[in-house]
Amino acid sequence: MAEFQRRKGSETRDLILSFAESAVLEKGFGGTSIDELIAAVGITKSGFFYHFKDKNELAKALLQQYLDREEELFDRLFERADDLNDDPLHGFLVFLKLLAEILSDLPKTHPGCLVSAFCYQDQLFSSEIRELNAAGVLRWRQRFLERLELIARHYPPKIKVDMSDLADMVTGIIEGGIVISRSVRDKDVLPQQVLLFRRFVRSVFLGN
Amino acid sequence: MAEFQRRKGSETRDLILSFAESAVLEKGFGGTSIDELIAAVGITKSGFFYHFKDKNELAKALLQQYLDREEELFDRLFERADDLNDDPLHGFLVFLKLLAEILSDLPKTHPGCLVSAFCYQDQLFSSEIRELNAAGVLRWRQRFLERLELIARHYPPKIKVDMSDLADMVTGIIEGGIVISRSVRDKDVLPQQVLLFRRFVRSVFLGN
DNA sequence: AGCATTGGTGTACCTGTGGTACAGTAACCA
DNA sequence: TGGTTACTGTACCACAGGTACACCAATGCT
Repeated sequence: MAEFQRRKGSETRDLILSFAESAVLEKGFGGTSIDELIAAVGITKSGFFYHFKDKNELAKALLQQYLDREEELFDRLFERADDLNDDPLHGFLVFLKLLAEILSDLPKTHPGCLVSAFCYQDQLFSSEIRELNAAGVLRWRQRFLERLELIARHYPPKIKVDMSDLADMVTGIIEGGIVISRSVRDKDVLPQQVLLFRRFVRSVFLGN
Repeated sequence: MAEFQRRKGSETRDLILSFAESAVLEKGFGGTSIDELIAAVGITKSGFFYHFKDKNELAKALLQQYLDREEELFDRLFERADDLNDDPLHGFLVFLKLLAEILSDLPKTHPGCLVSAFCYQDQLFSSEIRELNAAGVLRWRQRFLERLELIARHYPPKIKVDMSDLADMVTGIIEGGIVISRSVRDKDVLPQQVLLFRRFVRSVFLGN
């Protein structure tokens, strides 16, 4: 007996993470039970605790994976955008357009952002996770700020804005757009917000 | 024995709602236990279920109260703003400034928005609550859209933008700003984002 | 061929949480 | 005096998060 599937281990772990991510984005972390995850993956509770020592470890792995994937996505998009155009401003504008296209091509409304989800349940987690979350947002700020400062050196802003705030606005517009899209169940709001932000960037640096 | 405090009933209910709101914004709905609420309020479990037939009823009351309070706040701010200035554009700009000031004067980072919090745990709730949530966001869209269309009739936009998207951007910038502020523990990000959006509105209608 | 490592299972047990059911009761209001 | 309001108290249930082990089977290394 006991003919359980033998998997590569990391495969099982990834399966848990994958089910957990969508469950957490739909029901919150506190509303997601370990029992439902092991039922979905097809392992026992002991199996779960073999991979994660407790629920907090699951949360950490979830967030870390999410941040890594986002970092990769932004890398890829910036690369593609700058490939098409080596002017920093137009590269950024292409980046925003590519981002809007990807969001628009999604089959359903955006599944949600773990950073937002976690910041609305942060007292459930260890301070380590809260710091990881903050570091993720600061990383985005840094990334966009660097690009904006580069742009500003070539295109003196027509409108006086703080570049740090404008960098945060990229993150904010996405987080806010996701919330609206999810809430009203209209997947197009998010890409529209990105494109509207793009108009703002144009008007800041080009004045139209 | 049994000398329990006799309260007005609605007072106890309000107390539960008040504790519940901050708990839900910190730990999520699924992470907030009825037990901790009754301990904070000083009643028994039976007492809780006297006021709310189940946890879902608590969520509904929480969200309804939140939406009502926000509606009132926006009413008040628009009234104050238009009192100072009866031009629709400048009234709106004053509104945004007043909003930024209020957010800036908050002693700590913004406690969070229940609409955002709920949309990241919406599978925990009945469809009635999800609809209430969507209606809240649509209400904001309508309110800001009406104002923007009024402005557009007096100030032909210098930048071609969809007014409906711009209306959603008010909501989005606030939701996004709250997430960033909470995440990086910097209460100033939110008011800065509101002011940056204000710059955008100016540039749309005044071109500077 | 032997042995450790990896990736689990199974059993038992404990606490806390959401929820149901229902009887009782003290205070207030007409 | 009697009904309504606002609870308390008791008992019970299933599920959730853990903890603590002992056990086992397939894989990989030597």
